[in-house]
Amino acid sequence: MNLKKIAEVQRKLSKRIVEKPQDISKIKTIAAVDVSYKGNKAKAAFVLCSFPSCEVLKTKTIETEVAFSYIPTYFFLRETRPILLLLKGEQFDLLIVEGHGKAHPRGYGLASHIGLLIGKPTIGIAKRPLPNSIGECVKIGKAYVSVGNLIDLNSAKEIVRIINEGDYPKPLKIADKFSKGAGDGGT
DNA sequence: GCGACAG
DNA sequence: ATCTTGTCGC
Repeated sequence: MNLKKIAEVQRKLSKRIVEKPQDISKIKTIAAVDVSYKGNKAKAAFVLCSFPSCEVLKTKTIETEVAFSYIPTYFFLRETRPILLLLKGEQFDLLIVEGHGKAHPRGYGLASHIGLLIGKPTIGIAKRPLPNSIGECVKIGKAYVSVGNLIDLNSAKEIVRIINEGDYPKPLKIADKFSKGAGDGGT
């Protein structure tokens, strides 16, 4: 594959991202997704939480074959498929993705891509910033927050502050736990 | 070849 | 992300 071509696709799709304030009072549920790996298998975990109370309403996991290796700034190639399959049929008002959104060298990370595909407000959360990013990124606790789609940075910050548990968003912590061990979800 | 950057 | 001993820090 030609990474140059893919980079161009990212730049082009980034123009379709919509940044706008979100009415926090209308958000009733927030979902989070995270993926772990063992050998050639990817295990994706979905966690649904109430908002702003952040009580766990549902958890679920699926396993898929790994189709792409990890390449910095092309991370979306690796996790888009597992996440889309995982979200199939699920309902939620806003999604949090483990990985950058706009805080990316081409302004289009995994959270941006997922957000564009599902057409729902999406926030990107990462543990470390990416060099040469052209998009804004704000650190809240240990989480680097950026816009995914259909939300602006201020609204994203407001939401993350509410669901933060210690130094990281609670839904993501739980998704991380389930994607690794902790049975197979099914709450 | 060297350096290095989400997960 | 995952593999992995001992070590440092809150």
